Amino acid sequence: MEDKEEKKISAVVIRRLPRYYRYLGELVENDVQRISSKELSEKMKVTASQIRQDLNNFGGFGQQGYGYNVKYLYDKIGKILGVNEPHNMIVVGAGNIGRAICNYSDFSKRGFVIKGLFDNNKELEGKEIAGVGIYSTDKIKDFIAENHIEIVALTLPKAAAKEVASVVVEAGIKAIWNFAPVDLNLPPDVIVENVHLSESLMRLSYAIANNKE
Amino acid sequence: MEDKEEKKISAVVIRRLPRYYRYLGELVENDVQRISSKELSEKMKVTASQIRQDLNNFGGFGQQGYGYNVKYLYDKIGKILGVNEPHNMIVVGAGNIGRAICNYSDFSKRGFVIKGLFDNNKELEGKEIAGVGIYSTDKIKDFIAENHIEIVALTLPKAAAKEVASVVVEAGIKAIWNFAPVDLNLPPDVIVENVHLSESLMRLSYAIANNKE
DNA sequence: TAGATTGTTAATCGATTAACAATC
DNA sequence: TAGATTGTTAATCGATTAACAATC
Repeated sequence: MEDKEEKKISAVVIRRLPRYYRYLGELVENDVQRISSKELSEKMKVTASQIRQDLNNFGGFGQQGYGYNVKYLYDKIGKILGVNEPHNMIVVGAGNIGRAICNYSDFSKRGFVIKGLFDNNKELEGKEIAGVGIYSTDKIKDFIAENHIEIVALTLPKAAAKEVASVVVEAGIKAIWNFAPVDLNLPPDVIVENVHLSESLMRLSYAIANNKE
Repeated sequence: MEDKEEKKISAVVIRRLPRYYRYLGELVENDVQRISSKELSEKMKVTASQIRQDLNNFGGFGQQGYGYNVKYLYDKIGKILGVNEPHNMIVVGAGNIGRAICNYSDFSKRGFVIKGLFDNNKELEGKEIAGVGIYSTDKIKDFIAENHIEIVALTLPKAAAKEVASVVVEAGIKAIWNFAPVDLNLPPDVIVENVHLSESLMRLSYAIANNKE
């Protein structure tokens, strides 16, 4: 239907978008009306050039001589990020991380609504965590269809994560939030956002080991 | 004492190191003796050139005509990453994520030992989670000194995270694992590894919103 | 030795920064 | 209008890929 987008926006730009959104959100909270790329660049410790280049990937949101209207820009970036409308998600794996995600209320504030938690442990079935019902893993496919699920968080051991990934992709899921320490090799139209905590920790230990200069 | 390192290794290379380590670990488990950059590149879906370039930042680990000895390379990268020796850490903030980290045993397997969990809630003091003792936040400084803590994980709301960050930096901490949705502006010799789950989720919702091609 | 594959230099590609004309 | 700041083009910088001589 739409065909406006011409050139693909690079992944590094997209990675920076949520950070802009966070800073702009704070400015909105503080009732700041306008900001220039220069001011924002100082706050965020990036160059003003980069901010202007990044934003101009999506259109001219500013005004010469004035800068950017904070609320307007905030809403625009929110729309680009898709946080202007709610997204239903499920969590698969009721271990520590899975339960932590269900308990973490900040996501739902941003419109990410957890509709169910799935686990193979039959004992958990029928219970709930932070108001999220727990279901058996074999019900995933139907549940996805019936509840308009868009995002699946995988908080399972790696072998199980791979299996569940292919099941939910068959069910039409295009967005996977993967906490398992494994690369899910899925079709290119399925987007995987990895949260590899062990790798994150290793970068810290690298830094400790090499900070002796 | 040491002065061997000449040119600084770029951050993008370091980000890739834990992933190499993970793949090599799996090869070790499967008793694979040797691997060429070409074979590894096919597994990891990167170019062989990149692998060779990356590794050569740290020295020649391979052998012409043969490739790389898997176990040797695995150990070398482990050493570079600093996972050859244990690192003591504490977690500050006994909320969902803090508790999940304490419960997650994989870290200790890799030598990251959680020595304590800190929280302002006096009710929790003296209790423990997964064998990790809970202490009052005012004891942090002494605890760091007495227990040779190297890494501090911050799993607190953003204002508290900022406060605790400056306290632990005063106590000499050089590595912070930050889960709070805020940029901790700390001296350049302090390394911060951010885990911003909300930003990660927003990249997924971006992908959903822009996957209609 | 011949074949294979590294280590490394050179070429390409993409991302960042600088500069400035357009314009509010 | 004059001053400010964007949007955008051009210059620079760094990262990736290609190519190949060195060598096991």
